[in-house]
Amino acid sequence: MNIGEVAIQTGLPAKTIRYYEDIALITPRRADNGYRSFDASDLHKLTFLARARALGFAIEDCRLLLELYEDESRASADVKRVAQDHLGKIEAKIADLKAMHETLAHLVAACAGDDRPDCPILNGLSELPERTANKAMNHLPLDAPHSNA
Amino acid sequence: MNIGEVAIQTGLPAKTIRYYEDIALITPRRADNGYRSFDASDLHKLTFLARARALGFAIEDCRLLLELYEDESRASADVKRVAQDHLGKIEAKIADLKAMHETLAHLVAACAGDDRPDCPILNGLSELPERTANKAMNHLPLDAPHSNA
DNA sequence: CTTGACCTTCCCATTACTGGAACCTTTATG
DNA sequence: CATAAAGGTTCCAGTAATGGGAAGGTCAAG
Repeated sequence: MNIGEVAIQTGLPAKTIRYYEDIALITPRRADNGYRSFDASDLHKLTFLARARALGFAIEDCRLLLELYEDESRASADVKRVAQDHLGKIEAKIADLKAMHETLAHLVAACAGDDRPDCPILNGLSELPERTANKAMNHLPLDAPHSNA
Repeated sequence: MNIGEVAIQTGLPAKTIRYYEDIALITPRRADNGYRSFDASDLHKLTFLARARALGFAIEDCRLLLELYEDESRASADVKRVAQDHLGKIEAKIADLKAMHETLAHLVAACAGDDRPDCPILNGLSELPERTANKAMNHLPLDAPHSNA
């Protein structure tokens, strides 16, 4: 099976599939013409990866999950721990986003949105906040870049 | 005022402040020794930027907001539109994350998490989902990279 | 034979920084 | 006064996970 067909089957862009081979998540064999030739196992792995990515797992988590998936003697506890960790991160992000949303929604609601320059949003961004929730005002820029290592 | 003190005042890392100068968000003057010398206006702008970033605005949105902030003849409608756009993106991300969370939480709950290999999480990632919510299973990898352009 | 649809590799761009090297300036101390 | 520590400077590279596009090989059809 060529990469185009695999892309269709898995929903992953061909570019992404090549990248996954690059970082050794999959190792499809090569046909004589140099084309990648994907078998059922490759397809399963890619499907697995696509699902794990869709659930927001980082690539390295996916790698780990894939290893566990292939390891018949795994302990489900290991899988569960990875998943629970990730669940925790998702919850943290949701909390951050909700805090941002609340603060911003207040500002937006207070803004007339007309042709006059007076703007509570800009005021809120320049003045020190008064009664708006801003626990998320520490810099956690939407996706907590390196804070979780 | 030197960069270190500004870093303390604004809560922004010195590296970030230099970066903001690099991309022309601020243009502090230079002292004779080559050090950046920040005045009150620079400090205000950086504080503004820090707050806008904390609310999740992208750098280019921050640039725009900063321009509006400095423009005495702005229309608050312009500001409001930017903020509302962003609010929409935040809502979309929250929705994605919630969908992920729901799916993953179900799987985690079903996993024994012991030393046996049997694992509903891995099963859920490999088999085609049955009754789990997966509207977010299209690939929106947590932060919707290029989908909003 | 050529067109077009595939496939290949390779390199650059993205976002918003962070880390580190190599080097200069200022300040504090023995 | 010498020196070391604590600041500052620039520049280069790396991050996560792709996406875009160039330059070129391969294959099936007309």
